[in-house]
This record gives sequence, structure tokens and C-alpha cells, in this order.
Amino acid sequence: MTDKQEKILQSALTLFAEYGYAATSTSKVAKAAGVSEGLIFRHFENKEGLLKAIMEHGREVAYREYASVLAKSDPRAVVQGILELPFRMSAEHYHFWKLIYALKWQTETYDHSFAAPLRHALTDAFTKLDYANPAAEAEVVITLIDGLAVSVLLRRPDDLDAVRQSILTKYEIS
Amino acid sequence: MTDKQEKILQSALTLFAEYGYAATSTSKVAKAAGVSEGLIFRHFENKEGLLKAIMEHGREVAYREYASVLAKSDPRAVVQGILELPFRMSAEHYHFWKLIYALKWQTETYDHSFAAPLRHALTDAFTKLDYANPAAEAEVVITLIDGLAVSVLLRRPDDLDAVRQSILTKYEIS
Amino acid sequence: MTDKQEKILQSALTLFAEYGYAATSTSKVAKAAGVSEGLIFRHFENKEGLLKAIMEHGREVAYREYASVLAKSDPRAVVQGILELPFRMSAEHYHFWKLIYALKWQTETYDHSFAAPLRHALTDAFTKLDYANPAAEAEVVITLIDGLAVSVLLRRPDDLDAVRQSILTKYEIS
Amino acid sequence: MTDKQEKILQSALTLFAEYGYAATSTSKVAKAAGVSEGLIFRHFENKEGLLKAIMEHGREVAYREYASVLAKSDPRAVVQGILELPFRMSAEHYHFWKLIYALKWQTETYDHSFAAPLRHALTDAFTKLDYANPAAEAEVVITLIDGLAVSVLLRRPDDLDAVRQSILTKYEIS
DNA sequence: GATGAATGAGATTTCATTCAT
DNA sequence: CATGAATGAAATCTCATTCAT
Repeated sequence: MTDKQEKILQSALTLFAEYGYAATSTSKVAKAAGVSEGLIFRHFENKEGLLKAIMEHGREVAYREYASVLAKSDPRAVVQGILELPFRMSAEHYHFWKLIYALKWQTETYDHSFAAPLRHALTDAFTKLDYANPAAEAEVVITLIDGLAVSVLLRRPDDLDAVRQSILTKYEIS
Repeated sequence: MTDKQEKILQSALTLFAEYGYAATSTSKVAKAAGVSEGLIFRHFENKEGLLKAIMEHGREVAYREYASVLAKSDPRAVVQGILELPFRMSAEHYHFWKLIYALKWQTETYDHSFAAPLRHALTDAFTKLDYANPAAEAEVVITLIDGLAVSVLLRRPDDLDAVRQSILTKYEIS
Repeated sequence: MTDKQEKILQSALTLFAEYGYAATSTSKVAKAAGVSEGLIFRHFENKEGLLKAIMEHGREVAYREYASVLAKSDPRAVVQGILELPFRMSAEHYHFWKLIYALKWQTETYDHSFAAPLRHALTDAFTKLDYANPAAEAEVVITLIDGLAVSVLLRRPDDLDAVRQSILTKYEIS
Repeated sequence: MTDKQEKILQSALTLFAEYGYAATSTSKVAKAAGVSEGLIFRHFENKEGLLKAIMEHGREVAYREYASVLAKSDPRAVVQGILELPFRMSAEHYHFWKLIYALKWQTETYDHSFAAPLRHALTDAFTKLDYANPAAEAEVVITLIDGLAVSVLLRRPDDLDAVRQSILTKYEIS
């Protein structure tokens, strides 16, 4: 992975997240990366290949972030950790998550790969916590995460902390 | 509003929702509508004008749908009605809502106009129900709605009804 | 078939024949035709579509030219008529035949469609003339035609008429 | 001439012959030769330089092949030897001759260098054999050779041997 | 109101060639 | 000698938009 290759990946991520994949031209990516347009295609074959490379890299980053949360033994801590993921999202990963959520709405088939490990851990946790329908409850948390993504990444309401408190209370955590 | 005009609007809505606004060419819209490409521009001036017309029309439909829910006097009924909106979405409006949610992620500035009446009614309702922080609670419900949109429009999990039950229970409704 | 469409076809034929299909850019075709580059793709879909349209049109012209020769009842006249085809090629069709012969060498699979009617008529004629192996003799004449195409279209030797005489003599015609 | 240099030459020859010079990119040549793209330019300066090197090498091979035929004293043997050249073409030289014949149709000016020694020998032979117009008769044989190239290199008819017989008979050989 | 030919700008992609290592 | 990153120009193709009919 050369310097310029990384620069392309970074610029593409930012622009794709900001303006959408289809609305971002490879020429804009090249300009933002300070690179000739041809280089994009030499390294990534395709505009789509560029997107795939971004996702691949992002998936690794995301899974690494999940790891610490999913490793906890206390099921309450797992639920709390997952519910707090959107709030703890670092500025560094902001663009990546924005892109993930934007793409959800634009690809033919829904990509379950990002939510799958979370759903699995949640079902486990709710089983241990004796919830009546652990799978459904896991689904509700995933739904909350999806909604929180809109809040944190797009809507940015004044009182985000009160939102967190209210949600955690519903799960009798803190 | 002529016949062909409606056909254009309908085809554009479907295609924009399915593939995204930027990724849908006016020529595809024309072909899908069975209409010459020029006609789109005679009726809507712009590709953007076409989008605006869709949104205008959709906003009316949405507000009409909201009306019956917001009119209720019982604050519990209001909260329940709003939370159930995503589940009651008709097939007819499916594409419209998919487009709304997809566009959220693609426009510079977040469009609050669709959520505003709901947020307002929710704050009212939670005030009447003596919640400690009605504005924050309203925000949580909006967040849930956003998450439910992903479930209903994209993810389509097996057990949607259990999800609804679980959510309503958290608000001590039903 | 609009005016500009014909102009594109004509310019493309000339340039493809002169410089080769691969070495001729669509932009050069557009410039030669006095037309915007986009129009080529609107009318012919592809660069390859443009080539196909040329061939289609050319095939019709060629078959029309064959018709008068193949219609003769005297088998000797048929053989003579076919052998003389290369010599009677009008300036109008010069580019087309040059393109046909150039493409022979560049496409994966040999296109028999231009020679087939001639081969058929020749086999018939040589059968009537009691040749020992009419099919092989037809093949020889086709071979001669292919060689003559090089002479007439590319090499242009001084004494073309003597070449014709010598060849006709070998078939005891004239 | 290093190993890699020969590999480049060989790969370029094959690809140029198969797909045409213009339609073959240097990158494809490099890939086929298992060599870096830069190396082509270090050894051959240009894409055109690469083509020239191929032709240079091929011309030597061709002239060596001609030599044994042209050296014969019996004029009948010379004519027969030349007419049989296309049939005796080894698999090794197949691509080279395909390239030669393909290029004929793509270069501005016809390259007489490959046919010249043959034409000369033929004129000599037909003079000795008291043909009325030896130059024209040589031209006819060259024409036959050009046609036979199409047969042998492209069309590959079933009964090539019958074709050879029929042609030799016309010159009262065998 | 409606068509469809036409355009010009720009998007994606390819390619011959250079150069630092 | 050899690699492979990098470039800039050009090639193919798409697209929003205009306009004569």
C-alpha cells in the first residue's frame, strides 16, 4: 500500500460519504488526493473496486472496534457497550460510518455483515438476562442503533446525552 | 397534471428510490415512463425540479397520513400512533419513504420538515404524560422511527411484530 | 436514417478502411462527419455497433452487386462474372471492400457470409462444366478473388489487364 | 538478445497477429510475456519499435525460407516451390505471416519487400519458360499466393490439397 | 403537448510512456 | 537489467439539457 494509494482511499471515503458514491466523480477523487486520475484505476481497477477497498478496510476497523465490547462477560455490559457504540464513534471513523449508512439505501441487497456480530452478541446477552424473546429484543437494539446513527451522523440534536440516558434506562442499565 | 406527467413522476420515484437520485439518468426515467426525454424537461424544468415535485407531492401525502394520528386527544394514543407509523406504511408509499430516507444521507443539509410535526406532537404528549425531559424523549421516539424505517424498508426481519410489541411495552402502551 | 446518421456511417467507413477500426477513434469519426461525438453513440450504441451498421449496409450492397452475375444461366458466364468482380469494383465501394478485407485479419472467427453465395454459384457452375472436383475448383476461384482483392485494393500493379487476361485464359474463357 | 527480450518479441508477435497491432496494448504484451511494462520500452524504445523488431526478425526468417526455393535452376521447380510456400508454412511461422498479411491492410503504403524477391525469381522463371508476358504471369502467381494466405491462415478449407493440385495443374507442374 | 435529433460537457477507463529505485 | 508506481493525454461512453418540428 503506497502513500498515494492511501491518499486515494482517504479522499474517496471522505467524498463518497459527503456527496454519495454516484455523485462523486473519479476526477474529483483524484484531485482531492493530489494524484493523476489514471492512478485510481491502476490501483483499484474500477470505481467500484475503489468502493470495495474502502469497505474492506472499514470492515476490519469496525470489527476491531466491536471486539472490546463483545468480549465482556457481563451481559448487561455487552448491551450497554453496543448501545453506546454510536455515541463513542470517533471523528476518525465518522466518514466511514456515514458511507456505510448511505450505501444501505442504495444497494440492491441489504448487507448484513456489519450488524451480524452485534446481533449475535445481543441475542446471547438477552438470553442470559432471561428476556422472553431474545432475538426480537436484539432486533430492537439493532433498530435503535440504526436510529442513533441518523442522530449522531446527520441530525446532531442538542441533547444527545439525554437521549442516551433515556435509552439506557429502558434497559435498566445505569 | 396530465397522464404522462403522472407517469413520469411515478417512474422517477420508483427509480430514484431503487437506485438513487444521482445514479438514475433522465433517459432511464423517460424510458420507464414510456415518454420522450424532452417531455421531462418541458414539465419539470430540471432533473432537480423533478425531484422537488416528487417531494412536494410526497409531503402532502405524508402530512395527510400524520393528521389522523396527531389529532388524537389522548397523549398515549399519539405516542402509540406515531410509533406505529412505520408498521402501517402502505405498499403504495413504500418507494416514497425509501427515497426520503435515502436522500437524508445525500444532501448537504438535513431536512427536518418531515419529522418536525411529529417531534412537536411528541413533545406535547410527553409533557402531558409528565416525562422528566419531554424534548429528549421525543428525540428518542424519532430515533426509533428512523431505526424502524431501516427495518421495515430494508432489513425486513422475520419477527417484525415482536419488535413492535417490545417497543410499545417500553412506553407502557398495550 | 437521418442526414447526420448517414454522414457518420460514411465517415466511419472511410476512416475505418483507411486506418483500421481499432486505430480510428470515435472522436475522429465525429469530426469527419461534422457531428458531436455523443451522436454516434445515440444512433449506434457502440463503436462496435457503428461497425456492424456499416457491415449490414455493405452486405446489402454487395449482394445486390452479386445478383446480376449469379443470375446468368451459362456456367462459363458465371465463372467469368465472378472472376471479374474485383476488376469491376466501383470507386464508390472501394472503401467498403477494403474494410471487409482488413477485418478478415482481425476478427476471431472468419466471416464466411460474403463469400458464401459466390462459392455456391461456383460449385454449381463447375459441376455443370464437368470439372472433376467442383468444390475444390470453387475454392481456387475464391482464393483467386482474395488475391485479386489485394492487387486491386492495395498493390495496384501496372498491368492489371494482363493479369485478368491470364487468369481468364486458365479457365478457357475469352 | 536476453531471455526476456525474446519473450516480449514472441508475445507481441502472437498478440499483434491475433488481435491486431492497434488493438493490442503494451500492457497486454507485458502481461503475456510475464515482464514489467517498463522493460518493453527499455528494450524497444517504442510500441512501433517493438513492431519493427518483429518484422526485422521475421524478414530474416522469411528470406532464409525463400533461399532454398529460389536457388533451384529448373524454372518449373522455382514456380512450383513458390506456389507451395503457403502450404509448407510451419506452425512456428504461422503468427508471423498472419501479422504480415494483417498489416498490409493497415499501413498507408504497401510494403513490397516481402514479395519482391519472389516476383523477381518468377519473372526470371517465366521468361525462361517462354511465357508471352512473364511480368504479368509473375503478378498472377503473387496474387495466387496472397489468396492462398487467406485460405491457409484464415479460412482453412477442408480440401486444401485439392486446391494445391488444381493450381499446380494450371502451371503444368505435377 | 409531445417527439426525437442533437449537443457539449463531463464521467469512466485505457494506454503509451517515464522515472525512481 | 528489471520493476512497478506514476502520469497525461486520449478513447469510449453517458448525461442533462435544448430545440426544431
